[in-house]
Amino acid sequence: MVRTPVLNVTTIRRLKAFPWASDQQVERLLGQMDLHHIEKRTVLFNEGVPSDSVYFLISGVVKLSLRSPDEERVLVSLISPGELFGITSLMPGMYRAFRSEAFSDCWVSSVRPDIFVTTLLNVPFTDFSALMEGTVGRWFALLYRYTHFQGSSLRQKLALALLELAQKFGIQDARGTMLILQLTHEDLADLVGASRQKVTEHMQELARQQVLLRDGRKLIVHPDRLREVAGLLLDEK
Amino acid sequence: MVRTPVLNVTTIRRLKAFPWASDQQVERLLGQMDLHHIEKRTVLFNEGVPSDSVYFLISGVVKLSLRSPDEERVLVSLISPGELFGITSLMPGMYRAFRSEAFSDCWVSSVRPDIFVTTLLNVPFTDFSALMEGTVGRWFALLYRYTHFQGSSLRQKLALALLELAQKFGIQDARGTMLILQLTHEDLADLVGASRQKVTEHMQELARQQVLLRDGRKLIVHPDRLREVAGLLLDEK
DNA sequence: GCTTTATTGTCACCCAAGTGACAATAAAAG
DNA sequence: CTTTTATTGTCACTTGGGTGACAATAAAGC
Repeated sequence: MVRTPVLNVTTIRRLKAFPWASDQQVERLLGQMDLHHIEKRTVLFNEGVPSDSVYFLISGVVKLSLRSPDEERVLVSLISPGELFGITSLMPGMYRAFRSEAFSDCWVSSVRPDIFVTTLLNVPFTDFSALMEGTVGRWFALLYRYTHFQGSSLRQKLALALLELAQKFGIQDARGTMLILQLTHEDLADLVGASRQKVTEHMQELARQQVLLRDGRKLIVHPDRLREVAGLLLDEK
Repeated sequence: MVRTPVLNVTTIRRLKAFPWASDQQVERLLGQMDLHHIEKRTVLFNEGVPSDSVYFLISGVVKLSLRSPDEERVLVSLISPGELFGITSLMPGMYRAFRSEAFSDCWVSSVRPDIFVTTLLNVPFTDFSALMEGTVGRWFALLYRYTHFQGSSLRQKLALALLELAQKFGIQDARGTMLILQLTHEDLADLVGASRQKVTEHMQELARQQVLLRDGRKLIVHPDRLREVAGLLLDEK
């Protein structure tokens, strides 16, 4: 038998959530949130699906994870009571980056992101959302790369790093995507956390396999093949 | 001789920055931004200093980095023209997490975060800032851990992961900070991206060195010693 | 052009961590 | 209390990537 917890302003305050919000705002928010009990190992959402709600953990522990190239699971984070999660939904058109599942039996509450934002901040959701994307979106891309580094070989890390660079600094070229950047192997090594020598070796290997080529000191990469090397075949992004 | 670039609405639009903002808002923002030319290798800000402005990159490339336990530099990210950076300043009382320096000669513009927010979003900065902290703050903690994993040994990664867990799930105990969580070595291994066996070995080593101890299946850690093991001696957080 | 300095290429050697295999415990289930 | 299952402990063996050392190029400075 599970006893449904009370979800009122006192609970929120005890969990030290939204400390800045007024009682009134919290009250209003609570009126829009619903409550779910989820049993250990239940998946709340999977990576790749559209982000359409923000979650608030009341009790228990939620696990965020990711599958690595070799089908292993990377444990990204454990969420504690009082935390919000699933906040990709605060940015426009984003998909879930991680799978979330109950690490223990949990009580979870969810809201639509627009209601969440407009209740706590008196501003249109689209404006807020756009600003979030323009500011924190970059952090998110970083987090994406770093979490994917976990359990990847140097070759895969290089591919991931080059993909990110191609998105930021790439211009289309007859032979592929040219990076308008003067990058040394040492820079790449610092970026992926490897030694300069091994980066040299792997870059040559990648060039030999037509994944990229060098034009003087400029790199021309082939994003599709990089994605393949990075093990992201069916992933978005 | 460097020619000062024009910084007007057209420039902003060309750089595809703030696409959601109206011409009027952009105009108003530009009036509050100042322009700096910074030469290659100049440090804009260092990690650990208070965050008091948001930066906008007009031309050139900016590098974000971090020093790893062994005094090496981790290259966290390269910023391209049109990007905002230094956005820790959008959250209350935060310090810079990374050093930013010019990777090539750059033109950079900066604003006070409150002006930035109130101009683009008609909302008090403190409200916005608090909401940011409550939502994206967690991502930031994650990014912090992952960037610090770079160039760390398994021992150091374990220490970092346990520190984060202690902050989230720790309660004070006569013998240290007890984690109210049933964590197996396998979970820890998934968290730091290592094999279960090596985690077992290192956990025993850490227990032998009094950095932590086990009470049944609950862990009691010593955050100060963990910080030391992680190589964060003088860092905040 | 030549000289100096930075970058890339190559190799032999070493080590931290991965892997498989299995024993020793400790929890759960009955 | 006994059996089953999960977790921890230990070890030999392999391997990916770090390290140092130096040659070969390529840029940059003069």
